[in-house]
Amino acid sequence: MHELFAEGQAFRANGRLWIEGPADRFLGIGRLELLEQIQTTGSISKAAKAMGMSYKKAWDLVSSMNAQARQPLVGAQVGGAHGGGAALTPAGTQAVAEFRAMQERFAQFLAAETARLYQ
Amino acid sequence: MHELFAEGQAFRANGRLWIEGPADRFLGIGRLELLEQIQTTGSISKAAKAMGMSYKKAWDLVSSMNAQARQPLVGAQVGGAHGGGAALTPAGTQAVAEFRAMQERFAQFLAAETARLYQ
DNA sequence: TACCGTTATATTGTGAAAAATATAACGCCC
DNA sequence: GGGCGTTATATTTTTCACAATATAACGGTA
Repeated sequence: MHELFAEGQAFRANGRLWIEGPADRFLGIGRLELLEQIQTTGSISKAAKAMGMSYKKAWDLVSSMNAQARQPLVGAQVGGAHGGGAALTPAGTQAVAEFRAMQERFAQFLAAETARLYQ
Repeated sequence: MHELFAEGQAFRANGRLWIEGPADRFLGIGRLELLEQIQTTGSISKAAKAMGMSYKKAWDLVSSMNAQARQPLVGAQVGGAHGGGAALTPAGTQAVAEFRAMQERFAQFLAAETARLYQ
């Protein structure tokens, strides 16, 4: 296929991968990174800030994930020591691990397809 | 991972796959379907109508693809018998075949990942 | 020659998604 | 008790991609 490309250009296969339920997206790369930031920072608002995302957007994403999962992925506390906070539940930790692995398999797929472009 | 989902729901892996160059997207599923419609209908405007897309959008996509490829993927004629028309070049036909195959490999990947969700 | 359907291109209108803003409630800590 | 930072939620504003519209040129054909 490389004979189709303009010469000397760096073309590559790229894409997006997600898990969707009957009504809505369940997990994608953005939601995954948000979960990881919540894991790191202990708060939805700090996670949102770290991702350059509005708090409302982050909260809506968390709400969507929690609503679709059998057990919530994120637990939150209002008020208290430093105003409250959020953390991953065991289900959330498991979801992060398994979906991160899925993303890595996808990265392998994309690398193989990119290599095939130049065969 | 299925133990994370709300019971009895139909979750599945889904995604999008494309080929990108240094500046812009080169081929995606929408561009592929547009090329196939041009192949079928012999015109950019008919292809756009068949896809529920504005002519300008379709023309911009064709222009982007032609600009990035070593040889144009679509050839167009202005004026003449029925006002003109468009057709795939040999390079365009090859691009459709190869990228369609790439999409099918991606569909296989998605099916395998969906199956894995319920392992 | 006038007409037609198309390519080619610019400009304007529009609607949906996202950000920004606002407000309330909560519970620890000084 | 008052302040603080957070969650939770609604409303307003902004942005941006896309559609819609407009216009010109082209070259067969009747």
